[in-house]
Amino acid sequence: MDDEDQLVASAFSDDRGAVKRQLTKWSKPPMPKHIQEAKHRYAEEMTRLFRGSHSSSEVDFMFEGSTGFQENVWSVLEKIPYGRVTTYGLIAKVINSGPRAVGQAVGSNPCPLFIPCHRVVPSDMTVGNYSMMGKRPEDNGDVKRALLEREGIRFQGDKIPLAALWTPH
DNA sequence: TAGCAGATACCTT
DNA sequence: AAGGTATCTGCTA
Repeated sequence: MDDEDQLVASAFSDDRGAVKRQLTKWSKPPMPKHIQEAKHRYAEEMTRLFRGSHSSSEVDFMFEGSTGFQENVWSVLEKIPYGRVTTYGLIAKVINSGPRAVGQAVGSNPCPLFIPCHRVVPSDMTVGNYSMMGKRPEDNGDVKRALLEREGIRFQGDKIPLAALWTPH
């Protein structure tokens, strides 16, 4: 959080180092102070989101040190409806870019959960990858899957039903 | 239907 | 100008 109560970065992980790296990466030094304030409304919101609730309030973001391309991608992520998913390739199509570049930008999301990057999956509708600052993406697939299931998505084997696919516009 | 390459792709520093 | 990539597509069997 910055001094004007705008969200600069968020992180959650069983790896404390990863959390710290994520937060410092997107914060201008000195690091914002409010990180430990668990009672802050954003902290409570984050817990709700992790448990699979709908977002309950609008969030003011403050992006520092990001590129226009990244913010462009993130703005698409914010439009993905609750309980639905889209793919890297479809996002690439609407912004006239390539799927791998989109993957890079999605992976550099400064505010996971608030910006729902867990709702982006590969075109084969498997869960795909998820990571946070150095954790190997493939080690966090179960986290991503759990988040989607809490939003009501029922996997068929390792695949997400096509009905859950949302096409960005 | 599953596994593997190639793409001369696309963004970042 | 080089290096990284949380992908896609088409081909093989």
